[in-house]
Amino acid sequence: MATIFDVAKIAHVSKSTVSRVINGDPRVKPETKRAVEDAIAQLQYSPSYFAKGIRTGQTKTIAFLVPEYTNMFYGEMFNGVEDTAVREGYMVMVCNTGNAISEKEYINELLKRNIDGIIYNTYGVKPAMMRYLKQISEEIPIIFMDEVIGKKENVSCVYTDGYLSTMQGVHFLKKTGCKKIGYIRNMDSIQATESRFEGFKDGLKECGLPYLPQFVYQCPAEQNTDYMKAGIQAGTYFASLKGERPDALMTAIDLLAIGCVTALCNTGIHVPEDISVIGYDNISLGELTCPALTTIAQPTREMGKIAAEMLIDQIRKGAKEKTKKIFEGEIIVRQTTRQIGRRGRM
Amino acid sequence: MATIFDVAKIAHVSKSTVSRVINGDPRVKPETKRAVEDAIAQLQYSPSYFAKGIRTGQTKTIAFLVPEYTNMFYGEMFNGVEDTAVREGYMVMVCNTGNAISEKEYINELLKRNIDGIIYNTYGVKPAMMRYLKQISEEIPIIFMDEVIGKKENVSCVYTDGYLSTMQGVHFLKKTGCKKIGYIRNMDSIQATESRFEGFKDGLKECGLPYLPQFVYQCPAEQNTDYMKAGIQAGTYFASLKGERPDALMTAIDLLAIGCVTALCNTGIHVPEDISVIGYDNISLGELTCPALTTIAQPTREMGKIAAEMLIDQIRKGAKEKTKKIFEGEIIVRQTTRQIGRRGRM
DNA sequence: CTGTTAGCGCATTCAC
DNA sequence: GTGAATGCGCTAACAG
Repeated sequence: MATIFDVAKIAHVSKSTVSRVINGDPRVKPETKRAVEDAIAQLQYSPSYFAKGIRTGQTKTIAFLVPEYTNMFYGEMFNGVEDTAVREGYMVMVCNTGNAISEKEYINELLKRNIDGIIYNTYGVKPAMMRYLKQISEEIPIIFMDEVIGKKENVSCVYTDGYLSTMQGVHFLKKTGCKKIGYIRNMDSIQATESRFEGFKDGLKECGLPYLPQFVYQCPAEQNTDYMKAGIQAGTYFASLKGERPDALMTAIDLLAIGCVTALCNTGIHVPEDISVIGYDNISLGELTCPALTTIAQPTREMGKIAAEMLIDQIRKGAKEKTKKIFEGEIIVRQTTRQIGRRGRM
Repeated sequence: MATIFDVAKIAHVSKSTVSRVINGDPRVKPETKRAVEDAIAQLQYSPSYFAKGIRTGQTKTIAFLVPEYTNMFYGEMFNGVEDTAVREGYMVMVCNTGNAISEKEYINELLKRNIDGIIYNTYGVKPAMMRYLKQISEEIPIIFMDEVIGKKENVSCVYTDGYLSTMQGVHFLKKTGCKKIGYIRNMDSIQATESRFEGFKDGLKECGLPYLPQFVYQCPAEQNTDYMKAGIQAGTYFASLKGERPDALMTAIDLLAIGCVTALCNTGIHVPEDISVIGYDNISLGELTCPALTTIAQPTREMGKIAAEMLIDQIRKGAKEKTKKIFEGEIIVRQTTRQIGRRGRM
């Protein structure tokens, strides 16, 4: 590996001058600049990130933290993050905080490697963790991809308004003629989706529809978060209901909805004729199931893109101001809901 | 940030001694070691990876290269990689080579950051790229997750034997009574799955079954690799066949199979009664489709785990020996194939 | 067993 | 405009 010194030697200048042309210092005579550039090209020289980092404190590397990577949702988001990061000369470390080591240990490892910033996805943070994160965010910028945190705290964040979207979902169901709408809540270990449930309740109010506690199912916490299975359990619960059943169900996330639809169909309940179901997130699986899932979409990739842009901007400016970007969800109508104006089967 | 010097001062020793206890040098008196450790704890000191790296050349960081990240297959593999990497004190950069910059540029960026090793997934490499990769592998270890490369070149690799597995798939189909087996080949831009097709042809020979070229469909290359769509096109092709049709189809990957089944069903052809279909990869979607897909599974997560272990081992030993680990595929029998011993519909 | 010394490759003063 | 000198935080000889 060639060093700055080798370049200097070949170009017949000093190390300082080489350093200057690398860093775009304007006060270098064009011809010496050319000479240096030739030497760099000739040696295929590229500065060591270590030596550079030791002086500047920057690594041109950011971290993308997710609670669970098998969830395709984060895969999509990552694409947005990575695409713009790479374009800006940043590499991204992906950190699955649900794996071998704890979130805090993970962040410490990251800090040791002097990453320049963090894009933080979570299912929920404890107060102690939140304090820790805010402390870190004094050192390096953090973008929170979380509605609950984003609303409550003075932090930079980007998220989709689950409260509003779910509320709109209720309105939509009402238009298709549903009157007894139930909800499948996420496991209570996962706070990030709770504002959706809030939106559900307030949507009911807005529509003048009753809130029926027996039609709200909360998934039990499990060691391995298998949402499909949880959804199936939820569907089994609703199928087992004696007497009245809901005529529609909203869910915290798509997999819950898909699992639920599966269970419902297996017990002879027709979707959407007997019960409409709406998911949340618009994972690609939803368009392949049968019937295809009506859902609320987040602009996942775009969110990743914006988050990366915000982060890199803050890194460059060294700015301490917090910025927020809130997206709106979009209802994707497919086959698990009835069409507006039509009646279900009698 | 505290430095090694601060620790030395507090512990009343020299920097070297601090360095020694950090790096586990055995020849340090237990009590001085304790003193140093106390000082480290007190200052919450942790060594700078820059300064360390500039001397050792190591970053405790590896790269995980994938051609396309939305493919869940890599998500699963990543979990295996990351889990063991983190356990061993390594962080992993995820690089989607299908995105903003070219594979070669990407690798150069990685090299600049002095990563310690690479786990390399590809859809296919050109000879020039291969030369480049082999050159790099003189510097840092690379694990190739690719059967075609692995078989041909003297490199470290881990993969599932697609040749053998597909061959076994043919035997399986024969046992269920299939006699005219066709195949859906991947786009020709994707070389990585080609050995599966070879296994298909040789499996036919072993079974004494005819190779019927008109029953082999090759997906056309597309700009955006949408396998579902390609599968649907394939299915449409087979449905359109006048006269004789295959009584079974094997496919290069699951999504092709799923798309094909969809198209077949839509044209009134029954799966598996009229045509059996077998996928490859066992993506989670396969168990949710209707009928659920019979497929050949790779131990994806385990492969990631082994790859990371091999890589880290090579990094530590600085060994130049290449190691290979080949897994066997496993046929997951679901609903798109007929049961052994039963006849299809008459 | 431990301290001293000398760089690693670079950015950044400070002189000229 | 440019070069020389200094130090970032650490490891690795080399002495004791």
